[in-house]
Amino acid sequence: MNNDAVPDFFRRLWRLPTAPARLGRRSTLDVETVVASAVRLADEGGLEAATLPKVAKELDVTPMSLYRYVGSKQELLQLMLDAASPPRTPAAEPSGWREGMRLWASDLWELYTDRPWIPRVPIYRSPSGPNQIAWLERGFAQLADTGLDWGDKLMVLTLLTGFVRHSALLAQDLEEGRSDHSETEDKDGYARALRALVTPEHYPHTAEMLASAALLPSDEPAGAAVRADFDAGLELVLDGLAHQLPEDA
Amino acid sequence: MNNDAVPDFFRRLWRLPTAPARLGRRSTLDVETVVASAVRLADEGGLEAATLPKVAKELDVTPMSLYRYVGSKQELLQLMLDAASPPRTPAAEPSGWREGMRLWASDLWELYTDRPWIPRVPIYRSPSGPNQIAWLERGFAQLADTGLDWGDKLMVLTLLTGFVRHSALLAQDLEEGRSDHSETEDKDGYARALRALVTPEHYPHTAEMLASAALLPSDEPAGAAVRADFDAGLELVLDGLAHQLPEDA
DNA sequence: TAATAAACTATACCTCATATAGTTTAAGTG
DNA sequence: CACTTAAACTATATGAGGTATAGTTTATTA
Repeated sequence: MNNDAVPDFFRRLWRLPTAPARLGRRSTLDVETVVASAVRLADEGGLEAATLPKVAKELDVTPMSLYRYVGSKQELLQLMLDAASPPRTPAAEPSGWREGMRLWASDLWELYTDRPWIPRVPIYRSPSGPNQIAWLERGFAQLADTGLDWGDKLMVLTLLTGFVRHSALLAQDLEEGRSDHSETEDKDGYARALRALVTPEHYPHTAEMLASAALLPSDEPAGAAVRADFDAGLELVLDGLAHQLPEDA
Repeated sequence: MNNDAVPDFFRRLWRLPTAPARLGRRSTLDVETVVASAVRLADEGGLEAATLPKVAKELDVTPMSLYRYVGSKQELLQLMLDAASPPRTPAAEPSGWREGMRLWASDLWELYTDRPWIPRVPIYRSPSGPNQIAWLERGFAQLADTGLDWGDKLMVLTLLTGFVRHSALLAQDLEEGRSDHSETEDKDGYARALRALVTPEHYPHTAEMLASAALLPSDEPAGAAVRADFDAGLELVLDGLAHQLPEDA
């Protein structure tokens, strides 16, 4: 079953064709279908809605039978992550590395916005699926003319990936006031409580920041503020990158 | 029970003294003890070892009784996160914002190295506990002389936090070959499989990178390589920050 | 037609988080 | 000193989830 020394997980992740069984029943499903169903559930109800029993019910099958197609729940999550991350090709060819990276990161942000559960999938291994590699590839392509060595390119892409992921999670946090919180005054109560607890004696800078209302500007939507922060952070990173390049390109 | 309009969660997070009960049984535990026990379990067995039943057993108590001290499992995780993140005060006062931020990020990295479960705690709200705020405060302090406005300072700290967190997770991934993987040849098999699947036709840049062995340098410990990447990324961000400052400081 | 093995089902186990309904225990009150 | 009251804790149960183990069905090949 472990042909060519390729681990089973990789065979499923890359949808490698399996030698058609010479014997036994024909399968009613395939990895593709199972993963697609799980992704649909996550799209509709978040990560916690993508459980084996629920996928099984959707596919009219017993939960246990899914183990013919995925090795474990964790593996299913990895498969979902890759399957739900199709590469996006920019409409116009970017004019340079800077615009290229900007677009790349911005597309990643959109992916995380469209499927908020993706950044919530716990990271347990380096990107290794076809789609994740495709994102990596696109990033490398944009960095091709920078003269960086592979280690630096990889470092830059890792850095940006983490940044986008983290920003997206933060945006989610701020946007929804946590729907499952009963009290109506929670969102406001939290802000007030924080201001009361963060005293100038113990936290002088933070207290001043809270007083200056840089946080929680209730007049504009929280999402927009986070997006602005995202753009600013991106430019900062790109500035740093520009600074490290052998020469300006 | 919700005195002063401070939500219960905040009262527990900040260990606000509760008015001593005029009536009823005396409590055998307190938030501090419960959280400390959960943290100990996570330190020893990772996040998944910190379950309510296990904490209860450690404290010789029924699982349900823990709900007198924490509102939910999710809340317990937030309490653990804050309790396990004591601020670290640098030995010597840093000489400028750049060294200050470098030390700050580096200390955060060490925290995540000492307690690998911390970056695995799902993020559901902005930092709001005393220790998390203390980290924030220290960051603000280092940025005090930069002339940035609050929004930019916050953005920088958010960016760096995400970067450290992400890097730490990546380091964990690479360091351990996943202990629960049965096959001995897994780590090597994965690398070989990836090289076989990432073909120059579909992924020209990535294939070249894999061929150049920038990834998975088996001669040096993976942890060291990630740490080097972390340091490099940090300098990049600091370069970007320097570039955005009104004038050099 | 029988052997074989793959795909699927049935059942069961264990662990969790948590709701609901008690029960114990202390402090105040008459 | 009973006696109420309410807080802290226990008992029990529910339902969900992941997954091991042991069948059962179904197609292919001999």
